[in-house]
Amino acid sequence: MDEVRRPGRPRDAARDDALLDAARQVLLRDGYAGLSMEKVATLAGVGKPTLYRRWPSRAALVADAVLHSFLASVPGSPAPGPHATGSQRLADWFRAYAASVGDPHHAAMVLALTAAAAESPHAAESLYRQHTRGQYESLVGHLRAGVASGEFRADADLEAVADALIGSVLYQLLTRTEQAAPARAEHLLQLLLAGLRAPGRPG
Amino acid sequence: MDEVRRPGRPRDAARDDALLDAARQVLLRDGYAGLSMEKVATLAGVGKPTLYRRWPSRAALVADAVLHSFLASVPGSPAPGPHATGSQRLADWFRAYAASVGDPHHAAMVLALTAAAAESPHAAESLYRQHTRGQYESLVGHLRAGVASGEFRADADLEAVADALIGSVLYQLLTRTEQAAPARAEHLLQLLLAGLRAPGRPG
DNA sequence: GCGTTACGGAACGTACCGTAACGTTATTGA
DNA sequence: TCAATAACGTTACGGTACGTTCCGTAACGC
Repeated sequence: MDEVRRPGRPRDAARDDALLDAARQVLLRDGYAGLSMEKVATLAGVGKPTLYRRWPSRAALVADAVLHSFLASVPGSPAPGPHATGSQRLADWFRAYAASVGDPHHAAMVLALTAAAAESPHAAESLYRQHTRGQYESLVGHLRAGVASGEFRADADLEAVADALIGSVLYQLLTRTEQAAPARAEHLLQLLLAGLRAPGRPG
Repeated sequence: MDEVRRPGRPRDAARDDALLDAARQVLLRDGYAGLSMEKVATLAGVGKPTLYRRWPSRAALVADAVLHSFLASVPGSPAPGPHATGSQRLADWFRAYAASVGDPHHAAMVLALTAAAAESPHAAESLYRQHTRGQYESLVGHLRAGVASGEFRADADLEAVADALIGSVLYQLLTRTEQAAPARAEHLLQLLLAGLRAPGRPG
């Protein structure tokens, strides 16, 4: 996994950062529709070929910009204690996730990634899924821990739960201008937990 | 509500249909990103000004194209019997919804609408919400019927349930190339029903 | 030095945008 | 019958962004 030393002048990492920052700035202000490659390059003070040398398309650029800002910050956010129960870990994760999307910066990033994935069905798999896999798997991990400890039913479809949690936040983001109400997220959480608990075990 | 007879040559309704059909055709083949106004006009055998006379933007055209094909077909699809319970009505509705999105034609329409809403935050409210309100309200209606009959808890946040059901389908659509597994939809349904039922009432 | 690659800048042809100007056609109303 | 009006198809327009290709220069390894 060593860095392969290529001949010639090495790429300037500062340019990567400048371009990614510019992309995020444009996304926050004008959304995915308002992001053009020229605008990003100009804002970053960088030539167009330099931009295209790094990312072959708008979707690829956006995906990286989102990945390096928002997504990396969520997975283990509240760092649940090692002795936390499955339901506690699940609740901590989901509350942190819902809250982070309440931040307009993060909301803009999620919307941009959604736009990139939705506008071209062929890219959906390679974009959206690949870049949200980290969150998804950490969520499923918390759920699995609950099953392993006997707190959750063994026959539960954990991915269905994960889809519902993440999907509901996404749907609220797409349909509501007001911020997604934390109360609603909490309610959904309790509802799913009630259905998840193993029979004969108290809440 | 009479049709106001304006002077001059009336618009040809056949052109509307041709344009909407062409738009759907392009969306299915190339997605939202591949839809240009020129392509739609050419495919419909219609001049560009004729297209712009009817829809001022790509998003508006797509919204109408989607609305007149897919959305109108869902709301009362299986036509639940008048004596059906809330959970039966809910299950019927959701199964029909999940199945309809399994159809590539419908999936393409939902993705297109999602792309239009996500790419420009300012348009999200007027686009996505307005055009999916019918489905959303009919779903919440089924839930309310369950509450009214005492089958569901009175303190349930029905919109949270609706967001989770619709959102999970949307999220699967965005992340999975394979068709959303009906089994997963069924599992989520049962999970939510378990949490919804009023205490002291058997499933 | 020499080969290779990165960089900013400029220019390229293409595609699509949204609008305007035609002449033609269809409908209303005097 | 005949003007007025508006929807049509066609063509053309200026503008923007696309993605690529050069240029000359800069930074590295050999």
